[in-house]
Amino acid sequence: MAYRPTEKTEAHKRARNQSLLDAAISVVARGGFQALTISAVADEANVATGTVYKYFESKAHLCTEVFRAGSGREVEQVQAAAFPKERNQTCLDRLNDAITIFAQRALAGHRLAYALIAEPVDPMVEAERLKYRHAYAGIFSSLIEEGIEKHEFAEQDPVLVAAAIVGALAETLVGPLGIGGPASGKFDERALIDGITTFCLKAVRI
Amino acid sequence: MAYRPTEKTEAHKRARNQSLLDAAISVVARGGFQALTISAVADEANVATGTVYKYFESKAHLCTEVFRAGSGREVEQVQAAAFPKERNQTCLDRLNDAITIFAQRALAGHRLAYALIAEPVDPMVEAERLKYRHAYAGIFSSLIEEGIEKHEFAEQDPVLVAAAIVGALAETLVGPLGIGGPASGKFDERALIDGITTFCLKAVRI
DNA sequence: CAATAAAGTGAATATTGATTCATATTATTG
DNA sequence: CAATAATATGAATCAATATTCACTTTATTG
Repeated sequence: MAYRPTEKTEAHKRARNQSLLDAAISVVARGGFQALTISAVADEANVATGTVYKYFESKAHLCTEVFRAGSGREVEQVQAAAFPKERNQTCLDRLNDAITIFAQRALAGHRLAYALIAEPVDPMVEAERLKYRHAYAGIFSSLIEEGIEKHEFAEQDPVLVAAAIVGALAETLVGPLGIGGPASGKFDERALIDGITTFCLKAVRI
Repeated sequence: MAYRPTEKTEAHKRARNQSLLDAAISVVARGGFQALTISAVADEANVATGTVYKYFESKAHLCTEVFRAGSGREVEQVQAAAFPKERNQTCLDRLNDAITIFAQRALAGHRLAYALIAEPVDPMVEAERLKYRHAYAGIFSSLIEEGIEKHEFAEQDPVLVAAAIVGALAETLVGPLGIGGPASGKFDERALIDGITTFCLKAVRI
């Protein structure tokens, strides 16, 4: 007999898988999902197009992975801000922090944030985006629920209000006002974030 | 000499142009922009594909027209609610009315509203959607400005807040909660609209 | 009717990008 | 090295639509 995968080849495989994912994220960060073609990814990673298919079953699967990898960490950060280890802050403060973190990271991520939050993509990828937005809405929803129980927030439907907050954030950050939009530059980052948090906090408060 | 276009042929041309546009809107209303192909439009209007090109330079141009025709009336209605003939209502009431109209029409329009407000489309069409959202934001912005002057609303940036309202509306109406989303059915129309208006009005009030 | 111009047709072509697959290369082991 | 299996290649193929164009039909006028 003659061949068996070793730790070395497995490591190489993992490395290549990661390098393809990195390449794909780079492509999206540079040109959005519009630019995410198999051959662009292959070029970026210096492999042949066929190789991409050894690691990802189809373009759809690749897109899904890009979304997960790109957004996973984002969601984590917001979660951490909304539900910190020490619970000595009010829900209002925590909501403020969570929104601020979301906004700061979105503004810093530029093209990638736009691609993840708002860029038009085909329906296959859009399903993934909905999950992403839903993850955010879930965080806000839990926090609002807690705030209502503690009588910090007005009686209201947490799910609905959480969705409204995500929408307000997405539109102000990546729409006409935010990244690359026609009215971009009207606000500096600080003013933009202040405006958004004020808007959302007023809406949930008693 | 022998041929010259007459009023009759001109009328026919206008009629066919309209019928193609209607056909295109029907296609979008039924299956979204995803379904908007030249041959689908041709079939719907009972003409050959080539004919479509006698009336619309390219698919991009057709999409643009569909957007304009589909959304023009919508924007008008919201404008009318925000700035009614008689000015005996408060700005708060008018904002309430404008948001309600927006929401009611979006919920009634189902697939078409989703297509216009949120469905992923290619970037060429997306530019048109931004104009559409921008038109709404403009209406809200003017109204908020007036409300601030009259000391009905808190001091705030009308442009930013208007964008936030459009985002909150879009997300709650066509996102997970609204038309076709995973949590759709959780709210009845009345509760959904009440929730959204409450959210937005609280956010702008003093 | 004959001449002319516009409108309509739809099969053929072009384009774009995903996907496949026969072949070549590389790694592993005895 | 020889045998074997995994991995990589990239040109060829496929698929889905947009777009073109040579030809047909219809309308108008003298």
